[in-house]
Amino acid sequence: MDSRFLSGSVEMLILQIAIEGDTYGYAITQEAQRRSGGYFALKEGSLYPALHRMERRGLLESFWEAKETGRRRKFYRITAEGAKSLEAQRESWQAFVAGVNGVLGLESRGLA
Amino acid sequence: MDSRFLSGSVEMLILQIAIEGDTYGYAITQEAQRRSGGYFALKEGSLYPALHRMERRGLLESFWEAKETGRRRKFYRITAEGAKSLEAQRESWQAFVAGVNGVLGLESRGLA
DNA sequence: TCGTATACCTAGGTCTACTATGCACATATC
DNA sequence: GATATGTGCATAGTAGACCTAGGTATACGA
Repeated sequence: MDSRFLSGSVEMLILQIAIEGDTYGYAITQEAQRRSGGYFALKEGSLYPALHRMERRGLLESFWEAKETGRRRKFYRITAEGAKSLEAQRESWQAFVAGVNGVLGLESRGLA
Repeated sequence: MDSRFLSGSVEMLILQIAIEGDTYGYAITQEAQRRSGGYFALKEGSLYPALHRMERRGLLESFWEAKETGRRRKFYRITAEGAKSLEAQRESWQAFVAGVNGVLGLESRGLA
């Protein structure tokens, strides 16, 4: 993975995964990796701070899995505000890609 | 412009513009803006430090325009190493876009 | 027992983009 | 002549976001 470009995308990726159903930290890293064809290797030192600040900002809410025994998992659920933010970020992302591709002389067909 | 996504792209954009001919700071901001359809508004506080560190790393070399009168301009010329870096960054960029789009469920057709 | 996978967390360092500001010349307008 | 706008380079200080590195703990197979 090229972390040079990553900055600013992490939260969008987390929101996207969260909007498809409640999830937790470790699962997010696995899912991001799987769906990007192995490209994203989200580090814990990036992931957990991101989750915490997103919760502080009201984009996510969390709850501990109610389990008597074994491994504990902290689940995250996207809020209405989080969903709104995701929609805005998706649009912003596509504008950004179009902008960069414009400078690079690449076409952005198919990116709607 | 959404500067959230910008991180790491600035140098690639500068290299791309520089590889098409010697250029200078102010011209780079104008050209980036023009070619991105007005999207990129590169700030001086980002641009000049970027140019300086790229020169330190050997991606660019600079020379002052030899002019008796008037405005002075510091021109930048891409080096062989800079060209190599640009090629690598272009490939990396396209892999990154494909990765993000994969997570977002967007297609990347036409991005070759 | 030991290694690996799962699962959470934080401290500290580094990098990079921004705002704000300063300096300086050119040109158009009033 | 004065003023505003555009061109042109530069840095100091601030804030944000990703990383490395380390810590804690459970589950399970060899």
